[in-house]
Amino acid sequence: MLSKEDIFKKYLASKNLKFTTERQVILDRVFADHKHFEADELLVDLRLNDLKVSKATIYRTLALLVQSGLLREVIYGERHAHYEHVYGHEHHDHLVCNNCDKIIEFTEHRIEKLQEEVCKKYKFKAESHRLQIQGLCENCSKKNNCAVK
Amino acid sequence: MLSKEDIFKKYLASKNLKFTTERQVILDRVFADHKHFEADELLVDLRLNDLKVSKATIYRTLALLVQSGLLREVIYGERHAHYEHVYGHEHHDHLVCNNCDKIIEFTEHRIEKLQEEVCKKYKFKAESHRLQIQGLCENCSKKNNCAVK
DNA sequence: TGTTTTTTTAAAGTTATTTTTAAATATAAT
DNA sequence: ATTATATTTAAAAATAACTTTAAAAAAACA
Repeated sequence: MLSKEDIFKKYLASKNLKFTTERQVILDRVFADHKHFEADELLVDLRLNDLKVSKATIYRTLALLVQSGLLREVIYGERHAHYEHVYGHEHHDHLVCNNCDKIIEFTEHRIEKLQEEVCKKYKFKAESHRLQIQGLCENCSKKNNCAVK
Repeated sequence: MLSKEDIFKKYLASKNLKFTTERQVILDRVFADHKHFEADELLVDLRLNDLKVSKATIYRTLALLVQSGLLREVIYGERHAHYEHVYGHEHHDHLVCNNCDKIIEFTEHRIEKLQEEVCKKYKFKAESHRLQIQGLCENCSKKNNCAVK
């Protein structure tokens, strides 16, 4: 299997783009930790680690990482992009707590099977999907049993 | 069963708000057609029908309609709110065509059942969910077999 | 009717995210 | 080396989706 670097380099090459130091730095940092993140969080994270890459480059590189298939963009009802790893990570969906914003990932193959059935029924050719369940996580629903937030 | 108007009037009364002409106009227009829509589309639609309601009133009234339970907000990966009818409409999910933006609604109770299982497993108290499958609709996938868009 | 409260309007303001710009730098090709 | 192409940067600008404002209009109340 190709490494992240190889995939990214290959993608860049196919578009006649270069694998620059900045792109390397961003790639490394993005995959250093397995979490959902936002462009601005990445920026702060790079600053904290004394890695200087300008904001514009971060935005441009994230777009390239998405295009190369290494990242995907997920939106949680907010007005800015959230990213997560595609590389090295099984497809999953999300439970999102409305109270504490905690995100629980889950995988349920039977749901995916049923989605395939639905697509077949409508002759729809699925490329991606996104299932998000909003509600209260265990902790928050305990709290909210007694008193409103 | 209460009509849309009755539900809205009741909600407004409970908040000491008035059922004004503008609110009536917006309610009517929103339910005149069974489609997903965005605040801005509604604005254009009202203009085209020579119904003059200011932008601020549209935004405020949509918020009231959501609060009253007549509408819900759905987001399709864009950065702004999308609305759909709750009143008179069974819960459903969406197939969204990446090519022509067509939206197909579907209902699959077995998926909902499995979602309940998942929630139980994580002791998560679901309040709402949203499943969206992106891809190509029948028409567009035919077209795209031969040539790239 | 006169007074108070609520609502509407158009326009300006806000906010946060993302994109563009123009100059400086780096890389690749000839 | 010279030329062309691509990239980065910081700052400014753009974008988009609302929201606020202050004045005017409408409705409810006394």
